[in-house]
Amino acid sequence: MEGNRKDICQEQCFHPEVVESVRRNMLGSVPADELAQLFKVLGDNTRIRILDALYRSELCVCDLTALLGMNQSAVSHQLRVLRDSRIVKSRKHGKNVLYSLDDEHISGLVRMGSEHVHELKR
Amino acid sequence: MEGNRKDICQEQCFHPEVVESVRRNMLGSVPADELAQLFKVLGDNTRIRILDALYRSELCVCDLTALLGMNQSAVSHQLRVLRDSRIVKSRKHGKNVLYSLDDEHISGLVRMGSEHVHELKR
DNA sequence: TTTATATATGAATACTCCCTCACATGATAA
DNA sequence: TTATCATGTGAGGGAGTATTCATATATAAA
Repeated sequence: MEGNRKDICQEQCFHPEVVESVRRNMLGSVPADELAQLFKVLGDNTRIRILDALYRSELCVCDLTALLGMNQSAVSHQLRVLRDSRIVKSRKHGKNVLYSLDDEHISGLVRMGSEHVHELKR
Repeated sequence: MEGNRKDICQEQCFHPEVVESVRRNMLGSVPADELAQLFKVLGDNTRIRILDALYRSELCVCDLTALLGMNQSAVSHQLRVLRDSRIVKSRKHGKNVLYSLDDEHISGLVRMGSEHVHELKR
């Protein structure tokens, strides 16, 4: 039924030849998943604020908790998500754990995203 | 109780003076929300594949449905999300509706995100 | 050792959201 | 008009996830 529908589409759609051309070049399922996963991690208010803060300075969990004005446990949970995605890295310093951005692409993404958001305001 | 905790943090944390400096410069709550919202929209496998396809060519819903191999309704729902975020735009052409990317920042974001994902593979 | 501080984590709850189904809308053709 | 095709959309199920609470771990100080 669905295959049928696709066949119908390929015969009657507006750009059947373009569809084939795009199909040959588009992202595979795995790269698309990885990319979506990256953006999904960036797509949370708490994590964006963490990254914005870390963009300005290396900080410990306690600093971040104070800056965000939220539960320390919540901050730790989100730091774990960011660590697992290799977006931030950490190092121990006495009782503290200091976090920082792990990759220059991330600040680039945040910067470009900000430009886009700003653009929409015009 | 929470305010108490914050006060403790600001007195005993590793970098209390840095915290104040970061606090003065970090993103406000509203810009952080807008930025997170943008990344949230990009953080979905279906929407990423739609954007990747549209990056290569303007396409109608039927084309996208065939390319993604999924329900037309699902594609329309995601196109609505992308339209509402002004990431794609549409124009009617007879019975078809043709979609395309609305902003050059988006392809930049996808490109930079891909670089990051690729980097992690090394 | 005991105590206090900093961080991490498992469980539970509440919330969000993607997909499917069914149907509505809009446009073309007969 | 009626029939058909392309697209849009509301409702509902099910999966995923952000936060809170309670607690565990680890380090340092007493």
